[in-house]
Amino acid sequence: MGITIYDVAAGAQVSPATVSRVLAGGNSVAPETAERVRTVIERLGYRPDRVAQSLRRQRSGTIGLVISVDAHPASSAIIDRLSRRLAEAELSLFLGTTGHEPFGAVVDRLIAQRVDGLILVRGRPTVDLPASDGAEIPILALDCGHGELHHDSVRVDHAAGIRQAVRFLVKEGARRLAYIGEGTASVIGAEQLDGYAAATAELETQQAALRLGPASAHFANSELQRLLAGDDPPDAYVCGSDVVAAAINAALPVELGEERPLIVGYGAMPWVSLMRPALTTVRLPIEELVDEAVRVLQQRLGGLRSDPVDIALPPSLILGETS
Amino acid sequence: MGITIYDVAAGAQVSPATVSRVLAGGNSVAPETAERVRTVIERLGYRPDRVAQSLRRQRSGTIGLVISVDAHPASSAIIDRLSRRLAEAELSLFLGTTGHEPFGAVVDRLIAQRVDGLILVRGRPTVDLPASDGAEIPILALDCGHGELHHDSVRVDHAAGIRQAVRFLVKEGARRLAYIGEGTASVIGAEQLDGYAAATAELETQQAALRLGPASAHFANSELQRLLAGDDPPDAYVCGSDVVAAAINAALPVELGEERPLIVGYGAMPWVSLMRPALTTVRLPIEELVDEAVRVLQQRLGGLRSDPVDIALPPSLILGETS
DNA sequence: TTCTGCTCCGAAATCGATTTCACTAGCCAC
DNA sequence: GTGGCTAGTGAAATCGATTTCGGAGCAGAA
Repeated sequence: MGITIYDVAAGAQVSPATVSRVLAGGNSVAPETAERVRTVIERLGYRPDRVAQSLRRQRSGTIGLVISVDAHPASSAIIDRLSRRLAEAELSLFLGTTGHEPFGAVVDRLIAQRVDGLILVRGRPTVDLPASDGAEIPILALDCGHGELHHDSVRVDHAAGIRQAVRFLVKEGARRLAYIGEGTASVIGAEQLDGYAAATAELETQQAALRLGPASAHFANSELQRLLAGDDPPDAYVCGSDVVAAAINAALPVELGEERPLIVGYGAMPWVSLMRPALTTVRLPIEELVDEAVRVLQQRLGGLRSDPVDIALPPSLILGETS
Repeated sequence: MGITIYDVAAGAQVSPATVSRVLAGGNSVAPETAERVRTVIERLGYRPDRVAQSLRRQRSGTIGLVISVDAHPASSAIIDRLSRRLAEAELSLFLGTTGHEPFGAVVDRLIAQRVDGLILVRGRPTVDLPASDGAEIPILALDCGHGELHHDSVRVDHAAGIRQAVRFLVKEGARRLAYIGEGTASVIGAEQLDGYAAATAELETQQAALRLGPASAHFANSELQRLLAGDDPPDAYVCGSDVVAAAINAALPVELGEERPLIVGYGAMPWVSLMRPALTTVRLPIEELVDEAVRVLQQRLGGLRSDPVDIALPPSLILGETS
């Protein structure tokens, strides 16, 4: 069935120890012996058992990712990029989705799997990240907001993202801003809200409306209707997500022309370019985010001991055709 | 650092064997001994090492998924659902993304990780699924098309999906159909094309145009321009993806009214409901697909030996507001 | 010649669990 | 009293690799 290192050893007339040394990289093994061993490995199609390896050296070459699809607007992009980057670093990815299990249980499961490191993405401020508990493995909080004192943290500066959106709108002539986002119910929403407050204060812009609720088309539509029914409707919408922005975009009549309020979305989802009129939105640096996370994690795996880092990457504004 | 079964054994004044028996489920252990052991386990916070367990029993409780984000239009939904379902079955998910590595290499990596089973999603017909090679673990092809003779196969009946789209359009009065899809370059595209050919033949509908290319907005737009420039433009568009449908939807002027061609997309991506005018599209039964896959795989893990199954699930039409 | 130092390699311990085998009591039946 | 059975437990082998320790062989120096 399975070909073990003993089979190879027998085939090459050497001891398993020698085979292991060849595998490790011809450290101190006679060139011709090494060659003979390699031939046998090739012939038998031997592949070392990762499980046995993991047990012996106390590393599994495995990273755990705890995320759920709605924990982050770009969760899919995160998983994809991370999986690639880890593969390049010879690491495998264990995926733990927080569906029916509580966050802590998933983390425990992955730790029991002996992952070498953990990357956590939490969407709600209510879920607590483990306080580096139990196993002494590096834990990295990915876009979980600032104030992550216990762990390394790599995140997007969502406050800056919303600030850019507001500055853009004001520069375009907007005077009465409406904000529709998630608010403090989500980690990202809370930061966005901070950014919104800061930007409007800085620019002395009128906050015409602040509507906090789920990032759904339904919520966006109902709030929009109420705002339009008011006697001084906003001339620009700052949205906490592209879904909200797209919903508003679709609900507003196209024919308004110059009268049409400005809209800025958030997230730069792949499909926003398909909307008409095209949306202006804020692009999250997901690739950089993940790359940076992997870089930090690898440093930790390499044994670096230092205070937790906190890296915040700035998003950038993507202009739609409206500008 | 880590607490082992020996620590528990010492704490409870028993042998590791007894602790193991308690863990396995009080098989033949005196109730009071079991209770003592459980107390110690609780007190020390002992969690059995999955790596050591995997080595000893020859199962890891782990399933490998090989997929890349563009291998399937609903890859994100697949990963999410699968992760949940596996967690419910006490299985962990190893994710192998086919980015810079060839498909076979990823499969090998996962097999070396000693996964108990593999689920493969391939997007291109050119990548070959392994012929049950090497390790004797169950392999399941997920939406990899029919004709998967070596492995269990659970898939969506994409031919039926396109057939429904065509029937709908013809029923709505369409006479000159255009098809814009991926063609045989992708597994799904090939089946869709079959379905299109079958449906148009059955309904004796005129195939006004057949444009095969990437599922991108760019390709959709350029083909649309050419079709519109022709002297007898189509009155309905059958699209192989929602992206193509949305691009066409956005590019066609809204004001056409009754003259506006009908459009049907494919995939029912979450964002299609945000398009205006709303898109009619074909919904893929991703949840059922994954659930069925997990069911089949669990049967195999349970030791069921029988010929490979081939399960095809029908998609369903989602009407937009145009109908 | 003997000693030192090197290179190459094998024996055996080890990682942390599971599981077989054997052993001790205790009990019942003959 | 002896044999057989069961229940409860521990010693030790095992899974498949890695790694330490030490031995053999050989070259060069004293």
